Amino acid sequence: MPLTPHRSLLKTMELFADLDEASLDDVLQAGHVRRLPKDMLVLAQGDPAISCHALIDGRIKISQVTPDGAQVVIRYLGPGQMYGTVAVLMGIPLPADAIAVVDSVEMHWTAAAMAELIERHPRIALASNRITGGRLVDLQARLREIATERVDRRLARALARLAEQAGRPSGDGIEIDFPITRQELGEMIGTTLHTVSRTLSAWEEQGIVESSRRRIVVRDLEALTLLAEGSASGS
Amino acid sequence: MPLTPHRSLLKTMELFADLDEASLDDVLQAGHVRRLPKDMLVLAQGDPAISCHALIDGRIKISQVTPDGAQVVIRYLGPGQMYGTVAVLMGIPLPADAIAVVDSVEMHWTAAAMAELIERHPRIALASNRITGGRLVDLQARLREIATERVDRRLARALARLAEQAGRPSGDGIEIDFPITRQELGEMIGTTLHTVSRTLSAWEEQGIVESSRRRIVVRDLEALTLLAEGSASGS
DNA sequence: CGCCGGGTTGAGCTGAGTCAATCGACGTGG
DNA sequence: CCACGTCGATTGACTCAGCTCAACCCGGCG
Repeated sequence: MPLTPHRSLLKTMELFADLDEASLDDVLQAGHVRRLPKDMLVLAQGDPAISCHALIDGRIKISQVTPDGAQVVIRYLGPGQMYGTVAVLMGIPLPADAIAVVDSVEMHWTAAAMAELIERHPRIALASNRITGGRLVDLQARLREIATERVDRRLARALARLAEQAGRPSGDGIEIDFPITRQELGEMIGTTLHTVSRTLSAWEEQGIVESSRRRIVVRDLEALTLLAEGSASGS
Repeated sequence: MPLTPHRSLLKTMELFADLDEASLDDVLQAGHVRRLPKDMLVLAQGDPAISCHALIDGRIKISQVTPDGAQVVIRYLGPGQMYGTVAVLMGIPLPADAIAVVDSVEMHWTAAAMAELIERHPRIALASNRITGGRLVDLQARLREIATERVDRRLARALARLAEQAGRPSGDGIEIDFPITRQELGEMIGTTLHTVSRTLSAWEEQGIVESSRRRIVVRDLEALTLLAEGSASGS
């Protein structure tokens, strides 16, 4: 993780994917690289949105706090994904917290710099549209799931998604490559850590997953997907 | 509702809000006006997205069907709001159905025409970003609500929102200006029509709402808002 | 006049939340 | 290197919000 990244790095980001080399250099010039130590609160819900961020390495958790203190995890993101951008483009306060869950490296731009970049490279605006649209569609799907499906199915789906997005092959399965607690899992799917723990224990007996403190290995992704999609229970 | 609307109409639409007169005429030229009879399925989930739509008059319901047949109402929209746009910009199949819940009038553009308009008037792309971003933020809030709050509170919130967005003053309260069933209310907040019916009955006793077949009048918006925001129950 | 779509209401069940006790693994400081 | 404190996980017992099943009502329309 070099502190002066190459433009090829930006190419992996959807927002800049369709820019030519010169434009990428322009974007690179305008941004700053920074280390984010584990547990750092990178963006705080309610603060004015004054910067756009792109994760280069590591893992960031985006979560909201409800007025009465309950947490909801909106999403986890990995290298190449951007955050804090929507609020900047809209000129509204940040709708959520962003926290580094492992030591990470990011690139960031001031709101003004990003505005200029968009001015100079209008394709960025189109890409932004695509990205936001994609997230909108995802969120609609999640809304549908949480409104209609049982906890165990939602958990299965969440784990399958995590395995796909943040999975590292690990001997006898796919390991989620960052530490995650039962609590956080619960906050992702709208349930309590207790229910998550119970469900996970049951699945562990069936050899579908394996877990320990802050660590989860998916042993049988197929079974998990079946639980997520399958119509009925699965005694 | 004339079939050849004036450009001032477009000005009320966020997507075109910051265009000058000439540009508005250009947009107007490129579009088509159409009547939508009540119950018409305007867009069908899964179909390719080949057009952008703007509602001029009436009311449209956007809803998804889950694989196993359950419905989820994503949102209702009124005059000035656009739909079907995100999928076009992203080149993906339509993620939801759009149904006219009353006789309506819309304007629509082919995907190609819209692409040209954006080319000629780049501000549209920025506005689109803002709109999509706004919806994203809204959806996140809804996700949080549905994941953490009780049914009665969610219902209170949904009704308050409807009263605000689609309320028509009516003698002794605010009437939702389009027909809506208990079933649909349930699909908006992720519950069954039975629970909605019971809750509504209780509120009717307390004089907070008044309802009959497909018709709802909010009599005491303040009490409703209190139920939505207030910390505890409300014996 | 009879049908049908929407609404109401009761009875009972159960998934999942709450409360509570216990355990085990880290990490830290003495 | 060990003892202790803390944070996360597990598990049991109990409770209850809200779902399911079911019967019935009402009003508009053909």
